Amino acid sequence: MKPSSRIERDRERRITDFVRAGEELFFEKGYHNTSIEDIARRADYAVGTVYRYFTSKENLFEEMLFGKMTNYCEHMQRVFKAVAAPEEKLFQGVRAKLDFFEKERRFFQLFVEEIAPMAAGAHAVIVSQRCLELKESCLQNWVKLLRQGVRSGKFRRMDCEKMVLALEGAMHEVMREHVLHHPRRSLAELEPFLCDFIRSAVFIK
Amino acid sequence: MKPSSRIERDRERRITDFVRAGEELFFEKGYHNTSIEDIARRADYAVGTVYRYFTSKENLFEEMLFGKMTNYCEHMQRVFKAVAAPEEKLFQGVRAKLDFFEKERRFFQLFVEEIAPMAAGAHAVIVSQRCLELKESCLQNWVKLLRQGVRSGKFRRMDCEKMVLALEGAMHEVMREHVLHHPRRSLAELEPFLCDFIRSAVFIK
Amino acid sequence: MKPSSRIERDRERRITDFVRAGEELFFEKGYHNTSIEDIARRADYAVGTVYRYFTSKENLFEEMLFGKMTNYCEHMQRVFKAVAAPEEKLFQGVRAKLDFFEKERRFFQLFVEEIAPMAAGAHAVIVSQRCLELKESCLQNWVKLLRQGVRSGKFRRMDCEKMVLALEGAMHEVMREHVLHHPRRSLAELEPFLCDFIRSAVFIK
Amino acid sequence: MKPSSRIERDRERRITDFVRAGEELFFEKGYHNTSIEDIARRADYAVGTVYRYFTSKENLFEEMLFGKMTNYCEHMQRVFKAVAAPEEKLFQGVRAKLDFFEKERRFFQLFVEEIAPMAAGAHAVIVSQRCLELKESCLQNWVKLLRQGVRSGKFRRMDCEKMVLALEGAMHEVMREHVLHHPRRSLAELEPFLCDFIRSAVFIK
DNA sequence: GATGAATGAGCGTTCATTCAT
DNA sequence: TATGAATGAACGCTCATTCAT
Repeated sequence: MKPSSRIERDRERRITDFVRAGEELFFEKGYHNTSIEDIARRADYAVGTVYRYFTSKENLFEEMLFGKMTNYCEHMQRVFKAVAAPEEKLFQGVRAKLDFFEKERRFFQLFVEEIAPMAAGAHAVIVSQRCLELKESCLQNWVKLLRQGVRSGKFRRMDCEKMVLALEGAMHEVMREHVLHHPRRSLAELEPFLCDFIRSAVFIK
Repeated sequence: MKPSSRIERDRERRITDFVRAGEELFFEKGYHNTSIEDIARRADYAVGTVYRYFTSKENLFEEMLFGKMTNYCEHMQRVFKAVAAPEEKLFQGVRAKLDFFEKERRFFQLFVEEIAPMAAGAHAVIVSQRCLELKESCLQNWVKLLRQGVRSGKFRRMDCEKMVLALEGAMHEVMREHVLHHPRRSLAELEPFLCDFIRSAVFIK
Repeated sequence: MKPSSRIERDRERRITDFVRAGEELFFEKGYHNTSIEDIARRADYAVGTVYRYFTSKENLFEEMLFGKMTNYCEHMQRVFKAVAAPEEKLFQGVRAKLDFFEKERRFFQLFVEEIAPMAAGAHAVIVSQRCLELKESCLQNWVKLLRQGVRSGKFRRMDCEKMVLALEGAMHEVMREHVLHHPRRSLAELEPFLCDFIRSAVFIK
Repeated sequence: MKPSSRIERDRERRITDFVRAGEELFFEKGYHNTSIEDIARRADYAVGTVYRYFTSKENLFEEMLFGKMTNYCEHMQRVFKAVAAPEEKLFQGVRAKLDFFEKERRFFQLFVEEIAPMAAGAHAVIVSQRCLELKESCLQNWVKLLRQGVRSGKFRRMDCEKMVLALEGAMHEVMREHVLHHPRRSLAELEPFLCDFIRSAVFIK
C-alpha cells in the first residue's frame, strides 16, 4: 500500500464525517440556523478542521448537496440504462424515485419540500452550477424516455420537455404533501395514484 | 372625505413602498442576504422608518407574502365564484393563474421558483399560519371543483385531493421553467399545453 | 390680566404635566427604560412638544429631580427656621424627613433606595450641580444644628460634618429597608428607633 | 500539574481582564454608557471575545459584581469567624471594612458611592439574586454579633436588625464622602470617628 | 495536520432628536 | 405652537473565518 493511500483514506473519512454532520444539521435546522461550530461539534472535530476540507460553509453545503444529487442520479440511472419498453420504464422510474426518497426522506425535504412553495421553516438554498447540470441531465433521461414512447406510438404526441417538468412537478408535490402530513407512512403508497396519473397524462387513449 | 384620509393614504403608501422594496430584494438576494438597511435604502427611507410600519424584518416579509397571497386568492376566487360548468371552470382557473402571475412575476418567483427545487440563491422562507391557511383554502376550491366534475360524470373518478396537488405541482413547475428561461415571453403561451395536460389527466376518455 | 399671563400659565401647566409624567415613569421603570415617547403619551402630548419645554430627556429628568429636591429642602427648611432648642429640632428634623418621604415614597425610592447599594432594578441617575448644591445646603442645616447643640453643651463634642453624614446614612438605610420590605406600613413607625439611635449617638451621656 | 492548568489559567486571565475593564468603565461612565466595544477595547480584545467568556453584557456586570461581593464577604468572614469578644469584633469589623475598601476603591464606588444618593453619572444597577443573598448573609453576621453583645450585657438592648442597617448606612455614607472628596487620603483616617460613633450607638452608657 | 481562541464585519433593532406641516 | 413621521447613530450580539500553537 502506498503511504498516501492511508492519508487519502483518512481525508475521505473526514470529508464524509463533516458531510454527514452537515446533512443532519442542515436538515434539522436549515442552512442559516446551522453554524460551522454546530457541524464541527456534531462531527467531533474542531472548528478549524472543517476549513482543511472545505473552503467555506457554503462549500460544505454544496458538496453535501452534490453528493446526494449524485446518489440520486445514479439511482435513477440504473432504471434508464436498463433495457425495457418505454411504458414499462416510466413506471419503473416512478418506483425508483419513490424508493430513493423513501430512504432519503431528510434529503427529500431539502430537495423538494422544505424548499417547496409555502413550506414552513427558515432555510437557505445554495445551488451550484454542477448541481443544476446534474439535475438537468437527470431530466433529460425522462425526456428521452418520453420521446421513445412517442416514436413507438405508445405515448401521445406531446411537448416532451414540458411534459417531464409537469410530471416531476406533480410527483414532487404529491410526495411533498405525503411526507409532510404522513411522516410515518411509506411513500410507496403513492405508487398507484402516481402511475395512474402518469398513464392518463402520457398514454394514448 | 374622512379627515384621516390623507394620513391613512400616506401610511398605506409607505407600507407599499417597503413591501415593494422588500419584494424586490428578497427575490434578488433572498431573505437572509437582504438587510433592513438594504430595504430602507431601496425604498429611499431611513432604517428606523421601516420599524414604524413593521415590527421586525420577519414581520415585513410575512406581511408582504400575506398581501400577495391575498391578492392571489381573491383573483382566483372570482373564477370559482362564477357560475359555469366544472370542465369550463377548470380551464378558466388555469387562465386565471397564468394571468395573475403574468403580472406578478416577481411574486411568482418567490411563490414557486426561488423556493422551488434547485433554484439558486441562499434564502429563507418564513411562512405564517395565516398564509398557509390562505393557500389551503385556495386549494380547497380546486378540490370542490373536481368533485363537482366527478359527480356530473364529466371527470374520471379520482382522489381529488391528490389530483389537485398533482395539477398544481405540474402547473407551477412548467411555469417556473418558463419564467426562468424565457423571462420576456408571456405565460399565456403555456395555456394550450397546460389545458391539454389537465384535460388528459382529469377528463373521461 | 396680562395676555402673557395666560400663556405663561399654559407653559407652566405643560411643564408640570411632563414632569409629573416623567416622575411616574422614571419611578416605575427607571431612567433608561423610559422613552420620551412614553412620557409624551402618558402626558397626552406629542413627542415633539416635550422638546418645546425641555432641551433633552436628561434635562427633563433633571428638572423633575430639582423640583422634588426643592420641595424636600423647603419642607426641611421649615423645621430649621423655627425657633427651638437644638435637641428638640433634631427630633423634629427626623419627623419632618419621615413625613416628607411618607408622602413621596416614589421619590424616596429614587432618592435613596433604588439608588442605594445592592438594590435591584436597572436605572440611571443624572444629577446636576444645582441638585448637589441643594443637597449640600440641606446638609449644612443639620451641621449648624449639631454645632449649636455642641455649643450649648447638650451634644457631645464631635466632628459635626461627619456626624451629619453618619446620621443621614443611617436614617436612609433604615428607611430604605422599611420601604422595600413593608411598602404598606407607615414610615412613622421608624421614629422611635431613629430618635433613640440619634440620641445615643449625639447626646451627652 | 494538570495539563489543563495553563489553559485554565489563560481562561481565568481573560475573565479577569474583562472584569477589570468592565469595573473601570462601569465606574467611569455607568452601565448604560459603557458599551461592550468599550470594554473590549479597554481590555485589548475584539468584541466577539467578550462573548466567549460572558453570555451578555448584563452577565459580565453581574459576574464582576458577584466576584467582588464574594471577595468582600470572605474578607469580612475572617473577622466574624475569629474568636473574640463582641465589643472587640465590632471594631475589627470596622477596620476590616475600611481595609477592604482601601484596596478596592473602584469597587467601593460601585458598591456604595456611584450608587448612592445624588451621585453624578447615568447608571444602571443590575443585581442578581445571589448578590443580594451574599449581601444579606453578610449583614446577618453583624446581626449575630450585636445579639451576642446584647446577651453578654455589653451592648444596649436594641432592634439588632435595624441597628445593623443604621450602622452600615452611617459607615458607607461617611466613607463615600471621604472617598469622593479626599481620593488621595486613606480610609483608615475614618477609623476613630466610626469606632467612636458605633461605640456611642451600641455600647451601654 | 488539528486545534479552538480570537477576530471583526455585519445585522436587527432602538430611540433621542429634528423639522416640515 | 403642536404634531408625529422621519432620521440615523449607536448598541448588543453572532458567527464565518483565520492563525498561532
